[in-house]
This record gives sequence, structure tokens and C-alpha cells, in this order.
Amino acid sequence: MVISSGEAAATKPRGESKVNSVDRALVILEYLGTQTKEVGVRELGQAIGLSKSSVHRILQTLRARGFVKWNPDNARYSLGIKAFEVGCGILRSMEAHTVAKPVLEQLAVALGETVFLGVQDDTELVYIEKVDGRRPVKMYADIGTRRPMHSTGIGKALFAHLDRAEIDRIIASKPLARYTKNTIADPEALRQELEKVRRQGYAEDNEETEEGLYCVGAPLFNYSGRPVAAISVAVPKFGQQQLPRDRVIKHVVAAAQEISAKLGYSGRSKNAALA
Amino acid sequence: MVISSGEAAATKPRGESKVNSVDRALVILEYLGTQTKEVGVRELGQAIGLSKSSVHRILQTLRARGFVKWNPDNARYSLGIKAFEVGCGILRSMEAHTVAKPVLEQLAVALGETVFLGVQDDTELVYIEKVDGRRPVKMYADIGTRRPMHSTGIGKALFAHLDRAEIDRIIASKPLARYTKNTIADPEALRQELEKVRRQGYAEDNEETEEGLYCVGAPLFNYSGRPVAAISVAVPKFGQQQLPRDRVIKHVVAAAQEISAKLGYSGRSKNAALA
DNA sequence: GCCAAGCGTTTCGCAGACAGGAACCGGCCA
DNA sequence: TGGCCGGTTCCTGTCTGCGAAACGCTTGGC
Repeated sequence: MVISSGEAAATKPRGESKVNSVDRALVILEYLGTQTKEVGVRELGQAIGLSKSSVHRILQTLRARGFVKWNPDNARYSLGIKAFEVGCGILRSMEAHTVAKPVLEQLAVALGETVFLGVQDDTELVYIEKVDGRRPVKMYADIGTRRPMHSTGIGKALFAHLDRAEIDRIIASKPLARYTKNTIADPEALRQELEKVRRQGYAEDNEETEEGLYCVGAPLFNYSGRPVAAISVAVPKFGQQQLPRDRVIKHVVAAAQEISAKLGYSGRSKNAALA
Repeated sequence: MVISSGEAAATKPRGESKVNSVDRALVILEYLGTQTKEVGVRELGQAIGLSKSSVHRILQTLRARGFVKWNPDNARYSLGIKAFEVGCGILRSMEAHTVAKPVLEQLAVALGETVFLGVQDDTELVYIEKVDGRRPVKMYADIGTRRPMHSTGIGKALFAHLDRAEIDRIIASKPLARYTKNTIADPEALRQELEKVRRQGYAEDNEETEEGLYCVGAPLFNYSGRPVAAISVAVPKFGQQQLPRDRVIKHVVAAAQEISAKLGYSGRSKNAALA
């Protein structure tokens, strides 16, 4: 069923029925997820525009289920372990993660650099796994972090293998943010870059997200030829990094192909299969 | 509100105020977290005892915030990436995780076995990090998994360093489940075991959770001397495993002490500080 | 040692949001 | 083709959840 053409018109007038209090609870969870420190009821209410009592009542509910932790010493709230437990459930149902992890670990050892696994979420990308390399410094990104699709190795690797319509949608969704002087912030240039990435089968991020950081990303395909995730290796440009590009690229592409094969990918794309 | 304060209700003056729909939404999230496959509205409603329309309305709300993903092909629901993203927020605010991870990776390389990091959550323990060793088989546990405190290396290492009252509370909370013939299921025997663990500074799990699996766990203390987490190494007893116990124990304890030191632990316990 | 300010918690009456049965729609299978 | 199963939408009475205000408690300034 491909009704992508009229979906905007068809889905829009449809009842946007939602439950107010549930929505508020989710906003609270989101907010707590961004905070590294415990927060108070009032502060929380002010941050998200709700009355103290409403926030308090919802927090009690979240607490009763373990999604929120309450510190009896200062009566402040923070995210509970249950939130983590539930969120991790997604990894168990994601075959790509299970299959990819051991390969990522080999890759990290072979190259000695930090390796990432990421998936697309709407118009952005979320890192879902990270294996550190031998380098002491390694705070480029963390599991659960969100990044744009156009500036990272993983992002571009995924981006390039989407349908034309999907690419258009993402590019149109918001202006391409610029992070460094190398960031590709022009839509037309990005399209050309994606075309190149698609042809060569891997993506390079040459200080496009962060100064001094070079990344190589490659997509993972499942049995149906859909790009379900992507991996990347981050190589700092500081110091004397002897790793030649070719070597990094070769390893990343090989690892990606190994994972794709384990996911049942036979080399044919989704588009070809549907045509 | 009906005047219920007349008699027995006086025992419940404590505000048990909670928001019904939020609670239901959390139940839905919990349920989705346990499923590896997408579920339908009706199935979900039956599983948690709610009407189709209520479930649907809540799912729409969760979906709008990205906590739930909707598969347009089969119109089924599953956990959304946002749930993962939010849940991971807890790792960023947990110093022990950040500090421990590189040490765990060294440990995994040094011993070639799988290493875990876990924290206490009420009466149980939750794994929050895992670094695989070189062995091919390694499906003992996964990140986000819950385990009892009395049968695992990590669990006993944490358990042993809690306050007396806390130990009593956890033991009293539910009967000690037996998993293998070695599981310590007797409260008194467990107390003695914990005393031993506390004295020697590490915990051994000799096939107490799973047949054929030997683990060594050690606690991590923060600046205030509180046991905030614990690490463990799992060694399969199958095949020819040459790793002598002493070597595993030495490495685990050393790694735990290194992490504790980085967390500001100076060697004095919380109890001593309070006395 | 006092008072004031700020915090989290609790109360309470009313508005209106929510629950859930039932109808509707569309796809799948026999 | 007809029956079934599941998702979505509609509608109404009920009871839930909202938020201003009151309540204790702790803190810090004078």
C-alpha cells in the first residue's frame, strides 16, 4: 500500500484526538531526560508552563511506576531507571543492533577508534550504540543523542539511500544548520553529495559536524534492501593520526557489508524489488 | 468527593493522588518495552485490560511525541526512538556510567570476557552497560535487563554494602527465587554470604543465576562512600577456560577501585562518616 | 531569635476532558 | 463472496483532573 501522494490531505482532517494529561507527562519525561540534575516541582512547572499542582500530581504517577525517582533528601525529582529499562526495550526488538554490536566491537579494536551505530528517526538520526576506541578523548556523541542527517557520516550514509520523496521531505523540513565551515548547508550541494555517497557506498564527514573530526559512515541494509541503520568510525585529526583514509573506509565498508549480509541483505535495493 | 474520612479511610490520608490516564500510558509503554514485535490496538487493550478506544487515544498521544512508532504497512504499534532517547538521559546524569565505561572496556580486553555495569533499583538490579568479550556466545543479559539482587555477582556486591535496614527490607520484600541448585535461597545463608562479600570486597556468583556461568562482581563507591553501582565479569565454565579465579578477581577488584577513586571515593564508608 | 521567602505538598469545588460502547471502514482469508 | 478481524471515529454521561489557594517545613537574612 503506497498512498504517499495524498497522505497529507487525508491524514490532516483526521481527528487529532489526544489525552492532555498523557501529553503533559511525556513533556515532563522529555524535560527530565535533558536534565543532568534533579529538578523541583516549581522549576519543572515553570520550564514547561504548568501549574505546580498539576506537575506534582503527574510526577506522583510517574514515580509510582518507577519512571521518575524522588530524592528524599532534597525532595527533587529525576528520571527513574524504569524509563531506561523501557527505552532499552527497543534495542531488543531491533535486529540490526543485536547483529551489529559484535562487528562494531571488532571494528573498534581493528582501527582503535570510536565506532557508532545510528538509526533514522523522522528527519534526524539517533545514536543507539557506541564502542569506544583506544583514544583517551572521546566525547563526540553519546548513546541516545540526536543529530541532523546532513552533517554526519552516519546521517549521510542513511540519507543517501532513502527514496527521493523522503529526501525531499527531510531537506524541506528545516533549513540545513551549519556547524563548521565544511558543513554542507546548501540543499543543491547536499543532493549532489548524497548522490556521490550513494554511488560510492560510504559517506565521509570531513569536519562537517565538529572541527578536527573526520568520520566515515556506511549504511546497513536488511533483507528487503531498506537502509535500517548505519555505522561510522570517528577519527580525530589532532595529533599524529597515521590511519590512512583508505584503510578506514575499507574497514567500515567491509563491516557494514558483513552486518547487512547477516540481516539477510542480498544486494538488491528496495526500489528494485518493488519495481 | 464522598466523605470517606469517617472511619477506616482515616488510614489513607496520605495523598495517593495520581492521574489515571498517565498511569495507563505508562502501562502501555511498559508493555511495549517487553514486546519484540509490533502490537495492535485490540491486542494491547486485552493485554492490559482497557477498551480499544482508550488505548487508541493514548497511543495517538504517545505517537505524537515519538514515544511510540506506528507501522503504516500493518497499522501496528511499537516503541519509538524517543523512548530510548529519553531513557538514555539517565546515563548522562549518572557519573558512575561515564567514568566506568572506559575502564570496563579495558577490563573486557584484558580478560577477554563480558563485563557488566549495574545499579540498584529498589529491590532489584538493572544492567546499564555491557562490554562484550571475545567469546562468540554472550547472551547472558542485556542492557536494561532486571535481575534479583541475591543471585548475581553485581547484585551481591551492591547488596552487601547497603545499610542493615535496607538489606532487611529487600530480603523481606519477596521470597528469594531459586534459579539453579547453587542459588542462595535461604535468608540466613544469604546474610552470611553478604557478610563474607562485604569483608572480602568482591562477590562470586558460582552458577547461582545460570548453569555454567561464573561471575565476579565488585562495588563502586562514590565520594560519600555510598555503593552507587557495581561491575562484574562473566566467565563461562564451558570449554577449556584457563582463566584462574584469582586473576579474574584481581582484575575486577582493581578496576572497581580505579573507578571508585575517580568518583572521589577515599576509602571511608558512609556509615563511618555518619558516626 | 525572629520573620520572611521559597519550597514541596495537600485541599477542594467546578468545568470539561475522558472512558468506552457502538458504529464505521477496510483488508484478509476461507 | 461473505465473514472476520482489527483500526478508527463518534457520542454522551460521568467522574476525573485542573489550578488557585492554603499548609507546613526549611532556609537564610537581619
